[in-house]
Amino acid sequence: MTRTASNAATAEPDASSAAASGVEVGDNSLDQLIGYNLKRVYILLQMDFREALAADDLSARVFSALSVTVEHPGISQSDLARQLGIERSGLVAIVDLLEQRHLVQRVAVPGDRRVQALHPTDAGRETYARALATVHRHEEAFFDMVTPQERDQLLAILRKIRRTAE
Amino acid sequence: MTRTASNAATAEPDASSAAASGVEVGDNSLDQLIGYNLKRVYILLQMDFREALAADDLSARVFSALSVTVEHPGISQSDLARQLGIERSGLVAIVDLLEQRHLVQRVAVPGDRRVQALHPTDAGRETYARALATVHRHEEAFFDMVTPQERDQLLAILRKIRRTAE
DNA sequence: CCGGGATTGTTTAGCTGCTAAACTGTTATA
DNA sequence: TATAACAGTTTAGCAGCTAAACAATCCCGG
Repeated sequence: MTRTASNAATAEPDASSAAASGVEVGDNSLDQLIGYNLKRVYILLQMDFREALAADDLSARVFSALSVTVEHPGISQSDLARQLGIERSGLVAIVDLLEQRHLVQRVAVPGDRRVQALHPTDAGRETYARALATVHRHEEAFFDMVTPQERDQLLAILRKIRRTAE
Repeated sequence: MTRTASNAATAEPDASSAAASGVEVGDNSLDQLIGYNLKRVYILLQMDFREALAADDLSARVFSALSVTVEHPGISQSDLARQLGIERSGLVAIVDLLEQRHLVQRVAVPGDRRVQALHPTDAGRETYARALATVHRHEEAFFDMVTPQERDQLLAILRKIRRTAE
């Protein structure tokens, strides 16, 4: 600050170039970038998702951990972390939460005293079933401006990218 | 804790259900969810993006702010925040950074002493041009497993979602 | 012309969701 | 049996946001 603009950087900044009026949205290079649009859509989706799963008091991360645990009972935390693409250290808090809420149990494995196998409880399975239904309804609603074909295309493309880049 | 699993929740957790072996990846309900795949792809993209723009020492957020400023010289911080979909308070640090690096200037506006119009410097325009080229090359490389048609489809779908949901 | 309300930029505190590094206990292997 | 590898955990820290409060300034109705 202090320096109140004059010969500072060439092209005289006269504060009259584009501002003042409305600044219409949607005419940026950003809007031509897949990455930027992906980010914006992801943010929208997360907000919606949070709201949708608020009833079951589940965040996206906790939901995904519960999902894999229910569908792979007995999975180790290391394998779960690998599957979710996060660090083992980051998973601890998530499993702590699931265990506190009696949705998942850490069970000692006879053969190997290092690993804690994760098993869903009945409540865990029920909560998951309910939450999954909610999520499906949520996706239906969120993507309702997109045709079923486009939804299929979107999913297929995203999966293709993951398969290659992951 | 303390309660070491026994009759805790019904179905006896015997730690032999699915673990132990390999736990193949890709057979979860999660992988059928657009939202989850979107998240994973977004994370991959962000990692790649960070690396690509490390040369110019720009994060995604700073790059996007610079982009809009260059393409809308004289824009106010409030309008910029609106355009980027973030809070004004969150933008302050970004603009601070851009100004410290002499890529953007805050310029007092004669008519309204509240607003600080943002103007790119020559260095800002140059850096942006270089970074934008880098980003384009990055997107080419990142999405090279996806056909040009699929890329167009992806972009179109994402933009459609934003147009409606935003 | 003046007083209430809106707006701009800003600071501060706090949240979420991660990682990286270090550590313990345990198992596998050379 | 020493050494490496692995599982889970704790701690510290970062990025990238939001929400709330605030001062300065502008706008507008009466």
